[in-house]
Amino acid sequence: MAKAPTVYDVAERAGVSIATVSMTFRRPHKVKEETRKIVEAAAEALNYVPSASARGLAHGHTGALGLYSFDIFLPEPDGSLGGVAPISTRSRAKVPVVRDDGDDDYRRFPLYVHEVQRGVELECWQRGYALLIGAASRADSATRVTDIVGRVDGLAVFPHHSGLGDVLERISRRIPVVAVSQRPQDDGLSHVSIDNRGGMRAMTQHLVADHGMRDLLFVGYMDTFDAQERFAGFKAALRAAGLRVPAKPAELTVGNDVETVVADVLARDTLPEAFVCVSDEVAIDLMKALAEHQVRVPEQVAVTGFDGVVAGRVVRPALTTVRQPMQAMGHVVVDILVERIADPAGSPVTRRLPVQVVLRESCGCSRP
Amino acid sequence: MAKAPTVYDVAERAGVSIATVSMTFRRPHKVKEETRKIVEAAAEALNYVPSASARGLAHGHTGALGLYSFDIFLPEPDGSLGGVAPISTRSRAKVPVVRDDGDDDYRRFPLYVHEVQRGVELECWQRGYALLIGAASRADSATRVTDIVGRVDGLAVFPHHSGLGDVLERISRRIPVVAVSQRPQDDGLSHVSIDNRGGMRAMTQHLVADHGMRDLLFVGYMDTFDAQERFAGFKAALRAAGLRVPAKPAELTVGNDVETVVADVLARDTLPEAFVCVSDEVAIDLMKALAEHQVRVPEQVAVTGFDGVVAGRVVRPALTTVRQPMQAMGHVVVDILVERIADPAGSPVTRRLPVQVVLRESCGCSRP
DNA sequence: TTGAAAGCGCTAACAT
DNA sequence: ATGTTAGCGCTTTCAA
Repeated sequence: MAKAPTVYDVAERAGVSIATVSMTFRRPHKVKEETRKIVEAAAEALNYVPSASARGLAHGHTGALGLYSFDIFLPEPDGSLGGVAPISTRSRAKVPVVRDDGDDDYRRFPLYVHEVQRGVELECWQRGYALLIGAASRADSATRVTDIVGRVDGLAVFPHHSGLGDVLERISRRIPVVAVSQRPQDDGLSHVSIDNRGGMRAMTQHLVADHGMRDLLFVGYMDTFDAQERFAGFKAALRAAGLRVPAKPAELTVGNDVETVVADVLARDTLPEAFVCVSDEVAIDLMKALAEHQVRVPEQVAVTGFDGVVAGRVVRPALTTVRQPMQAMGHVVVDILVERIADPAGSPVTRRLPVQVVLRESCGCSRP
Repeated sequence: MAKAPTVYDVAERAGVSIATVSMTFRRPHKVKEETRKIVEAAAEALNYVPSASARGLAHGHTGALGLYSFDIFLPEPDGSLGGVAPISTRSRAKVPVVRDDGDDDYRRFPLYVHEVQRGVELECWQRGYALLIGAASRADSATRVTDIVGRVDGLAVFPHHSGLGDVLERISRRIPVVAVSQRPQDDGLSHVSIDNRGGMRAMTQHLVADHGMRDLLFVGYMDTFDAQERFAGFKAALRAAGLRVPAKPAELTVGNDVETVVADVLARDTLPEAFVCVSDEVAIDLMKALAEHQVRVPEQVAVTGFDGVVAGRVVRPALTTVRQPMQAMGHVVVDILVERIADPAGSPVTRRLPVQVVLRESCGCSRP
């Protein structure tokens, strides 16, 4: 790991100036064939790799896009993830045999943000951008996001807790920023969101119209824009069907988890006909809690989710849900960024993508 | 999007020198409280964000790690992914309702590389590194990987086709490089791999000892280190059991896909007792082909995979497989990189991680 | 076609 | 505690 060779080293070895070396890499055809060969040989011999930092500095932009996630999507730092000890390189280690793996990994990954990220990655690569991804816990997010900003030409951010709004607005005065799944507003950011309201309305309508249900309970954390819109869609559907419209959902909070909600409901003499959950994650947790209380889904009560994560296809019964076009969202995010980078004077754009109700088993629709 | 403010602008506005501004951000406690306040206010007013390029250049390192994937894990660029048209921001769009989604997305994502990547991401964030991820098709991979190298302090690479070996060796002379799932060899790179041989041996042994099978067919693409080791483990188990050891697997190639293998096998008068597949992906494809020919798994023939991807839990019957500790691999990759960055003089390390046989339904073990 | 030279924005001695 | 100054490696006019 010798000191990194620079243009100077290459120039010296090739017997040319640094400008020629630079030119050889940037605009090869502007350099005489012969010279180019010599420079390339020197570069190769020296293991020369241009420094992106220097280039970015001189050039004014970095050629990279950034994607930032906040603590809400990070697992607790319990360190358990790295807890696999390496084995000897040559030994014939005993290989454990287990009956199915009871692990729940599929419930934590991939979440919908990860599928959106996948879309971002694919689009970046196709366009030749490098992608810098970062994340941090709430405490240091302002610092860390700033750290990312310094090295990218555009930034995408996933939902975050309040308090970062100002930081993002400031950032958006420097580089384009697009916020995913946040309330589109006039904050200088571009926005990509989905049809939460319509999706939840259609889902609810399915339960009411196709399954003849009348007693539905909306369950979920209500601290995001998506959640509020979904609840609004739920209410709209009930209203349209002439059913009683609840003022509040069964709101989950740190002190009131799914387990508690289930216990509460079971304490009443009748079960609702369906739990309409704000997300697949909640729905899956709920089904688990229900199973522990010997309540059968969908026979005794239906359960629906929202998002369309893979986990919903793993669980039994398979989860009926509203599917977000996650990868497409990622593509759109990059589209916007690239567009805004090309035209920094333009104004922020907001785009909404369509969703789809996906009927599986948990609502009572039979297995296809 | 005005021109980005710099230390000079902040310094001028705060009435201090640029060194003080820099100091305020790098070592706040070395600056008088009062001065710090002034500088911070000026920075805030100006929307100042330090340039990572400049910092990296001055400082000598970037604070970022890189992760590179090659074309084998990229989907065909058919552009179909972005094909979701935005809908009007205010309209009440019609929401389609479909019975289950026939889409196969879960088979393409997350693959095992994505779960390893997830581990890398988590570990990077915990350690305060930014993560730059890149990918490219075979044609331009040498260029693109070099582009990444210029902006990171350490690089991890997923399996690649030959031809990149030289490039990587050269790179490893500049920054630490760790190769995932490649043959550990004395090429200057660090290596992280798994117990392919032991895992496949144990899997095969389960089939032979617990299910009493004697006629097993190994199926898979054989163009990777992992694949070769797995086949070796398969043979070792047969040999140990006193069964006939095939010289060659049913090798898949571009011209000989799973469909063909199934057709070939069906043309014989007897089916093997089990298809032992080199990966979950092959196993899932195979089960699909089998289903199309009305062959029932596991009743008529068992199928096993290798990797432990989520898709194996989605398919019916659930796939019996050998599970790699994917996230842990990612953590180990970062561990190594960080270690090697701290001690550039040290030598490359190679680490092997243990696997686990996971019994589900496709081998004939009943549902738990 | 190639070279000389002036930055790009920041850090870290060193000086004050 | 703060200011001066010399780079860090590269790109890009402008000259030759």
